Amino acid sequence: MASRATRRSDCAIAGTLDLVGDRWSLLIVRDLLVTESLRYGDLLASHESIPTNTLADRLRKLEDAGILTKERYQDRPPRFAYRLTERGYALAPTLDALATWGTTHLPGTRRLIG
Amino acid sequence: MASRATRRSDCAIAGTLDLVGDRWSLLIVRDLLVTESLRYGDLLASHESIPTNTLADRLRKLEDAGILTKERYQDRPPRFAYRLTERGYALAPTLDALATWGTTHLPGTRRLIG
DNA sequence: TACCGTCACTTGCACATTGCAAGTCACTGG
DNA sequence: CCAGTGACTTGCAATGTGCAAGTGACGGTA
Repeated sequence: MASRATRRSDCAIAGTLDLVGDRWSLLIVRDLLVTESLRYGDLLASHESIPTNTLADRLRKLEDAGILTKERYQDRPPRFAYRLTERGYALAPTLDALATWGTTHLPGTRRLIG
Repeated sequence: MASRATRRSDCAIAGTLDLVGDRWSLLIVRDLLVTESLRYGDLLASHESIPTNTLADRLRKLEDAGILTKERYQDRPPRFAYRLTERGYALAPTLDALATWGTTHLPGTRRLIG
């Protein structure tokens, strides 16, 4: 699981943001809340179009953080699916709060989860 | 207020993350939830030690986004205080959810708000 | 057997952002 | 006149991001 080596402070919010506080991580979590199990290509095709190297990097970090798991669901040819762990599902209230703020304060946005 | 020029998608979560989805913005909001009105130096002194140029940049962007306001509370010498707008206070549930996740899943972290 | 396509990434490289340190400028109090 | 405080700005090296192209395992078709 995560090396929690470099935490900025003992604040729970800061600690959480160290793991998911960037433009992409929570969108990956969002996609996996909507669709339980997704492959690399599915996540790439999500409509915000994350760069492929950034996606690979975020998946590694989220896996390290114990937020999602990568499972080989087929051997020949090797195929993988990503899904949230319990820790990952526990981020749902955060995503929900972000979605509520967005739909309330950003005209033209829609709630895709919940 | 904000130029909402470059939004990645119509997803409310993505839109919100475009405004506050980085390592520092929500910590500034956190500090202003805890202490209603803060000056530049107070925010700099917060224990995660944000770099001064990054702080200045984030304050500008959060002000542009209508999340906080800068008020000159004294003229000679000029002194400024930052405080959340209604939009800013509306982020409280998000911060609360992040704090809950952190205290639950990151040993050694504490809830500083709520 | 040769070739094409798919999946799941990796690599290269230009450009943008971050973090640290130092500098600036208005003003005040001694 | 001069040190000190508040609120930033500037310079610059290091790190991170985004786009495009490449790679390697495999399977399907001819």
